[in-house]
Order: sequence, then structure tokens, then C-alpha cells
Amino acid sequence: MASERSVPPTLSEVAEAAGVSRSAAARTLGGYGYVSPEVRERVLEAAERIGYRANALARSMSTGVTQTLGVIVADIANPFFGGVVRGISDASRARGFDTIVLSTHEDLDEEIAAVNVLIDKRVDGIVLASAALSSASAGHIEQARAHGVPVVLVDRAVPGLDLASVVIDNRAAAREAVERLLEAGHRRIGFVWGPPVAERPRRRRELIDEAARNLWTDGERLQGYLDALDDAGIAFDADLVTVGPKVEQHAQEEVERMLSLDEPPTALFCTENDAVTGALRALRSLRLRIGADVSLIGFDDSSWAAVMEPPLTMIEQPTLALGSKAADVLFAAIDGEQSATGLHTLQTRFIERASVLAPPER
Amino acid sequence: MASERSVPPTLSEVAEAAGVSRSAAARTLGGYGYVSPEVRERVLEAAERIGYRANALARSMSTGVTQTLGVIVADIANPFFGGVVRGISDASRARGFDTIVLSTHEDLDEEIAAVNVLIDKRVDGIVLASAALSSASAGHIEQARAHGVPVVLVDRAVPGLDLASVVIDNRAAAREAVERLLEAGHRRIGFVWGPPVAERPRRRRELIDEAARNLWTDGERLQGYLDALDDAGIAFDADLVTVGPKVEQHAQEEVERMLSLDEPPTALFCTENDAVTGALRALRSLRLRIGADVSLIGFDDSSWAAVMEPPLTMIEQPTLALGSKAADVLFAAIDGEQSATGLHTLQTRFIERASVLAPPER
DNA sequence: CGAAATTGTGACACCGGTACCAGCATTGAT
DNA sequence: ATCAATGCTGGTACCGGTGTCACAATTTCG
Repeated sequence: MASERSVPPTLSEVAEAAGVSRSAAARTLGGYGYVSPEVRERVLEAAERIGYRANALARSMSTGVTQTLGVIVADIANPFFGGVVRGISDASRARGFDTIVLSTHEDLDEEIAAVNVLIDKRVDGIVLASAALSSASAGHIEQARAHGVPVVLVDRAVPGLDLASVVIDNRAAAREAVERLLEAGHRRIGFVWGPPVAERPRRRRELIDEAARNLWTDGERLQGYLDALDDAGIAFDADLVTVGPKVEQHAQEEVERMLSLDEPPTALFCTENDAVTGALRALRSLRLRIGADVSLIGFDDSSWAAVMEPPLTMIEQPTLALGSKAADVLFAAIDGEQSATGLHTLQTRFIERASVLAPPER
Repeated sequence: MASERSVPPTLSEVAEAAGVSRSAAARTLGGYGYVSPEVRERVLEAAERIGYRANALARSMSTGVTQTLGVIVADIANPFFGGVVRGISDASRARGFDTIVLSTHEDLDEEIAAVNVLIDKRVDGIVLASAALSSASAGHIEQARAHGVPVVLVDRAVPGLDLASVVIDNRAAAREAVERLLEAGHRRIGFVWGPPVAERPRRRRELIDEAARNLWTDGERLQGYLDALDDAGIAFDADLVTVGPKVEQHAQEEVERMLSLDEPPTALFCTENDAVTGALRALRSLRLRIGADVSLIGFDDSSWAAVMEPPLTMIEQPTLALGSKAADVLFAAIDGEQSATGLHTLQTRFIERASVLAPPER
């Protein structure tokens, strides 16, 4: 083997190989100051020959800039966040930035640790899908800003915090979906993926609070559901909202319970991918047909939804756009622009397929 | 506001605040050498008070270690890679390592650039799902090793390269799936997600080469398909293998073509998620029933497959385990253990559901 | 021909840690 | 009383870049 070394060459070694001073080599490679064409040529040749690559750590040390963005999401294996991260990553790459991705498993302590890691690594900015629910639990976000690291929230806003956030209009999207169900004639509409509490809140306010306490988006979607019901003059029924652990299997059980009520729902609104598949499992186990027996609308479109029998009417979230927009806003903040604040709302897309029919005659 | 600063405090500032030397503060915070209890107390208090956090860049500069792993995948938005990255990320975190994730969009040039970025950032190791197909195009991998950065391949092996790789047994998994179809009585079995060439190779060898040239896993899966056919004494029919762009829509078109042959396939083996949904779209458009008319087995199980009508028989890949195993092997290599070489093969799981029935009577 | 302007060079301080080392007290042993 | 061992401290070199600056060499121009 020709180059059998395990330590990368340094600037000094380039200079030595070229027979010039470290400074001259630095100026050539750094593209500043005066360098004679002859020296420049020698340095470039030497750098090429010994395979020199600048140490990004050392550069960051002296420039104070890492050209790196930190990204914190709940779970990178979740396709939704996968899309968001991809959007951030592509947008960053276009600006010559790299991304460090950290998963928090939706745990606030892990999120705080993640923010600290990113501060320590001196990232130039952070995109955060936060599990924090109010300004009271957002101390770590404040700390990042105090350390001079701009933060942009994505997917979730933190009420009461004056922070740039890139989100979708969850409330309006949920409302639209439920309105479609109402238009089709449904009056009993189940809400799948309610708050993860053990005991079912009977009061409406309580339910909303619990949902919002768990996840901002969930609170918004529940609100949208209630908005549509209110407009139609339909009374809220606590039995038509699932509660309990947010896992597919539990969603199934809750939907089965719901469909076994004396007055079961004739339509379901599912606010998450696993809520949809959980609900479909329930329909299957009760031998009910999608659409004909129970209409359904879900959040988070996927290519699978289109090949179901019947194809599912879904709400598509612009995951890539969410990510790239967040990156753009963050870059604006890094560049010191004032515009990089407030709420940026992206549009969802209502994809009408065939899982919504009129409720069955009784 | 109390702490209205935008530059993080340094070790020197801690020392100054505690009224001791930089060295004493360093010894306290670094946990080495002698420090009197009194000084120790003062330093700790001062560090706490001014919110000191060690600069990871500076530390890495002098220790030569970053506690960071680089991860390079084709597309982080792909649920398969999402799982792998999650596995790597969780395993790394358990060892106090962070991960930098780069997407290459399955482009070798981007992959080379990504490797260079990681070398520059002095990551301690790289997990790579490479688009390189032979040792001839793996110069960048060699370069990483020459720079002292250990590399572990995941999901894909590079033939002819002596490198640690963590993969599944694609060939055996494909073979098993096709055997199941044969056992059910099928003799005409379509292979969905063949090589992305414009013109259909007629010769078997040519087809395999094309598939392998595009992606190692695809070549292996095609081999497994042919293995099973060979064992059953069934002649290979080039018309039963899709060719062309690897997108869902094209898979649909190719499957439609296939099903319109004089002797159409009675079963389909799909080697990828989008191949499955593409095939299902084709069945839908031709009004054919899954199982009853055309049996189907696919790669990459998802919760959707279980709620299809009928539920789909699938091959599940251990994405998380693939990632965590890759991380483990990489850590072994970082620790200088010799064991960290060769091929590590993980098991797939064959999930039998209900999309495989006997071929229809003609 | 000499002063000023231009062109090019190497020395060096700095970023913020790590870790080695010389040296000073204090204590105990001989 | 002398010396060694022990406890603790501050000074300092180093990691590998960036970028300023003093200064030397060459060219330009009055």
C-alpha cells in the first residue's frame, strides 16, 4: 500500500512538503492574503500529493462557526420525522451545512440532554420538535439562546414562548376532515388518538387540557374536531374519544369498545398513522367494512392508504417542506435577520379517496 | 433577564470566578490530578453559577476523539433507513456517542462528499450504507481507513472489499419467499423491482449482473428468486421480471404489463415497499383480487400490511437490530478489536398472513 | 537616485480545552 | 536537624487551524 498512515496530514506538513512557511500554505489554502503564483502552485501540489484535508474542528475553534445544524426529534424511525429530517438535511446541504440528529423518544429529560450536547458541540443552530408544552418547561430552549444558539421549533409550537415555529394548521385540518364527515351525514364521529390518560375525562375542557398537556398537535387536532362538532350543533360525547397509551394495539381496543356502544360511531377521525392502522384492525376484527359500515379519515398519508380497499381519504402533511422551511427560518436567524420569528404555518392537503360514504341506514 | 450573554463561559472564566488558576479548575472539572477539597468546592460552585459547559470542539482538538459517529444512508426519509438510523443512534447514545447523519440520495458522488465531510469533522467511525458496488468504486472507503477512521457497512456489502458488514441474508430470504409460493402451487411467479435498465435483458446472467450493478441487495434477492426456481426445475422467463425506473408508478405499469401476458404470473414477489404498493395498484386497476387471483409476498413489513384485505404475507427486516449491530461492530473496531471484520448476517422474519393462496384454476 | 507604493513572506497570538511537570508546603521518619 | 514522601498549585506546551502584523523585497514614480 502506498499511503499507510492513520493520522491525517496537517497544514504544517503541507507547508513542509512544499518548502514554504505554514502561513504561506494557510493563505493559499484559505484563499486570503498575498501568495505568489509560484508558491501557490507548490502548495496546491503538495496538498494534493499528501492528501491534505483541513481539520474542521480546528477551523471551528478559531472561526467560532461549525457549519452544522442540530436536529432534535422524538423518533427518527417515524416516517413523519424522517421526512422532516430529510427536508432539513437537504436544505442544509444546499447551504454547505451538515446536521447532527438526536432522538428523544418524546422524553423531556432526553430533550434537555440533547440540547446540551448540541450546545457543547457548538452547532450554529437547532431545529427542535419539542416535547415541552409550555414556557415553564422550556428552560433548556432559553439556555440555548443564552448560549447564542438560535432555535426554531418544527411541527410543534410552545404556547407562550416567543420563538420561531414552523407548523401545520392542525386545528383547521382536523376541522376540515370532520366537516367532510358531517357533510356526508355522519352525526356520531369517533376521535382516535385522544390523551394517554388512564381515566376517561368526562368534561370537555378537561379532555382538551389533557390532550394538549401531552402533545401540542394533539390538543389542536382535538380542538378542530370539537370546532366542527360545535358548528354543526352536535353535542360532544366523551365516549367517542379514545384515551390511553398511544400504541396501535390500544387504539384498536379503544375503537372496538367504541364500536360496541349502544350508539356506535358511524365514522372515525384518526389523528395519526398508528391510530389509522389500529382503527382498521378494529374494523377487521368486528367484520365491519370501511366506508360502507364505518367511514374513516386519517392523518399522515402514505402510499399504502391509496391501495387499501377502498382507498383511504387522508390528510397529507408536507413533511419535507416542514423541514426545509424550518431550516430556512433557522438560517435567517443565524444570519441575524429579524424576520425569523413567529409562527410559520404550512398547508396540509386533503386527499379525497373513497373511505367516506353516507352512514348506513339503521 | 439575569444572564444576558451570547458567548458561552470558558474554563478561564470559571477559574477567575473561583479565584484559582486555570489548571486547578481544569483538574477539578476534568477529574484528574490533585485538588484540595476547598478549591474543588469553589470551582464547582463557580462553574455552576456561571453555567459553564465544556466546549466539545476544544476537547476533541486536544484528545483527538469526538465521541461522534458518522452515518451515511441513501435516504433518511425511507422508513427502512429510519429504523437503521434509530438503531445506530440508540446504541451510540448508550455509549455516550452522538451521530451525524448524511443522506446521499443513492448517488456515489454525494457519498464520497459525505465521507469527506465526516473525515473532516473527525468522527470516530462511520456506518455506511454504500452505493458502491465493487472495490473499484470504493476508493473513498479506503481513504477513510487511511485517515484512521474505521468504517462498517450496513445493509449492503461491497463484494471484494475486506470490510466489516452487517446485512441480512437477502438471497436466503428471497428464496424462502419464492419457495412458499411454489409450495402453494404457483409456477409463474413475477419478480417486482428488477434492474432499472431501459431494455429488458433476455439472458439470465445479464439480468443478474444488471441488478447487482445497481444495488447489491437487489442482485442477491434476484439470485434467491432464481435459486428457488432452479430447485423447482422451473425455467426462467425474462418477461416475469420488471425492469425500468424504481418508482412505484413504474412498478405498477410493469406489473400491469406482466399480468396482461398470454401466460400471466399467478403470484408476485416484491422486493421493496414501493414495489408492493405498485403491484397492489396494478391489481386494483386490473380488478384482480389479492390471493384469490394473484398471490403476493413482499419485503419490508409495515403495520399497513397487516390491515390489508387480505392481510399480506411479508418478510420483515430487523431494521433496528441492523443499526445497533452495526454500531456495536463499529465500537469494537474503534476499540481496536480484531473481531470487527467480516460479514455479520442478521435473520429476517417470514410473516405468514393470507395473501398466498393456490393459483386459480384456468 | 531615493522615497513611496506594491507585493510577498514568515512569525505569532489566539480559539478552549488537556495533561504533564516543576516546585513549594507540610508532614513524618530517621 | 535532615531528608524524603506526600499534597497541592500554577505554569506551560500542545492540538490544528485563522488571521493580523511587522518587515523584507521588489517595483513605480517624482
